[in-house]
This record gives sequence, C-alpha cells and structure tokens, in this order.
Amino acid sequence: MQITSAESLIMDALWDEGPMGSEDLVAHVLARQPWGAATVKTLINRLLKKGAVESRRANARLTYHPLIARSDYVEAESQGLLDRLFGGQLTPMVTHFAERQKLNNEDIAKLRALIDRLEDG
Amino acid sequence: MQITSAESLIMDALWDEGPMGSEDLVAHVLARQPWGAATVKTLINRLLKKGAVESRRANARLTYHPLIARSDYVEAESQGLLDRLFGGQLTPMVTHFAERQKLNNEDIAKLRALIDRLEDG
DNA sequence: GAGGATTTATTACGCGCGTAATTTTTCTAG
DNA sequence: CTAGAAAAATTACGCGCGTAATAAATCCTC
Repeated sequence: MQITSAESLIMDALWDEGPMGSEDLVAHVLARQPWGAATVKTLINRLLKKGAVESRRANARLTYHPLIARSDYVEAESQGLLDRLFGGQLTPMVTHFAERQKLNNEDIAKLRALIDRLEDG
Repeated sequence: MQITSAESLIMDALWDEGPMGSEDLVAHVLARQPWGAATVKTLINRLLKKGAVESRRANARLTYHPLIARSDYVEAESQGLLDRLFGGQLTPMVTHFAERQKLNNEDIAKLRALIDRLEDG
C-alpha cells in the first residue's frame, strides 16, 4: 500500500489528532498546507480506496480512521532509504550525518545516552 | 535537480565505475536491472537534460560523466526523510530502528565506536 | 561517397500524482 | 415532503515517471 507524500500529510493529521470528520480533517491539513479544501477531499478518498483509512458513519456523518500505524509507515519509508542509499546499514547513515556536520554536541550526547540504554537493556 | 529512483540507478553505475560510454553504461545497469536497453538510454537522456550528467565526445563516441556528487544526492535524500519523518532529528530515527529490533549487538558496538570518535575529534 | 550498421536523439504511451471542480447524495429546516 | 445546504463521490487535467519504440545522425567498409 503505497502512500504518497501528499497523502502522508492527511495521515499525519489522523495520527496526531486521532479519528475525525472531514471538516476537522480538512481544517487540520489546511492549517499546515496551502491547498484547496477539494484537494484534501481527493486525498482522503484516495486513502480510502487504498485501504489506508476507513470511514465509519457516526451519527449521520463520516469519521475517518487510520488503518495503518504511523510506525509501520515510518518503518517502510526509512528502511527503504537505508537500503537504497546505505546498503541497509545504519552506521554508514549516522556516519554520513556526522561527516556533513549535522551532529552538534547535543546530538552526540543524545546518541550516546541512547546507546548506553541499548547496551543496558 | 530532482533525480528519480530509476534515474538514480544510472547514477549509481557512473558513481561506482566512473565515466563511461553508453554501451558500458547500459551493460552495467542491465546487469542489475531487468530493463530494456532503450529504457536505460531514455534515463541517460533525461539525466543529460536535467544537468545531472554531461556527455563528452571522446574519439568519436560519447562518454557520460556524472555532474553531481553521490554524497550530495545522498544528503538531499536522507535529509528529506529525516525532516519528513523524524522532525529533522537523528536520535529519534536511531531510536526507531532500535525499537524495531533492527540493531544487533554488532550494530550497537559500531555506533558506540563511531560516537567515541566523534567525541574525540 | 553510398549503404548498411551503430550510436544518439526524438517521440510515444499509460499510469499515478498533485491539484482541483463538478456532480450526486444526504441531511436539515420549514 | 420539499428545497436549499452541506457532505461525499466522481470526474478532470497536466505533468513527470517508468517503460520503450522509432527516427535521425554518425561512422565504418567497400
């Protein structure tokens, strides 16, 4: 089930705020995205067709519920990138960011703390 | 300059093996991709048009040279993912992989070694 | 230098995506 | 129950992508 980048912004709203009706969903998305309301409706319908979202009729209006977990989406996307660009290995990716000066001291400290926890647990 | 995933396989060949003529380039790509030769030609021409590759005439035949660095491509792709999915923060991404049991002891050791180097340098 | 072979460039085509307008259905007020 | 409003579904449309075939240009060989 392929979710495109535009569609993922709809999913983001549902993941962040939970199930909601189309009025709220449109409002949440438009607060962050310079689209027309009709565009959001189209994306909702594509997600319905793809089975990423379902609609339940609650007191005469539809409520949209995400059917896939954000973590599954994140997993698929990030694993894909890791495989395509870093041979599936995380260390080369972290190395890449380190080389690009994307890691300041605080980042490094956080990573160290994370690794300490991983070694403990 | 947007490089699509199909196009990136052409770039991969040029990045791995260096500049080469179309016959070699087609051969390298087809060794890894179940495409027709014409498809590879199309992708080469799109990369030419996009300015990601240039052709130089060397003794009557064209040689294709990458004009962008692999590290720049990797940078753009991975930064994009990090921004879209992890708020631009590397630690949540590593945490994600840790939670998904994608990190074995060797991975953790490698990360620790990397971080030790980062703290030293 | 003409004709076939090979290399390079142009054109093709269906599909999904980003963007939306329009039509149909459903609801609510009188 | 009907008419207007609101919500939901359908249709639209240009563009780039994946996939390729065809046309044009160039190069050898005779």
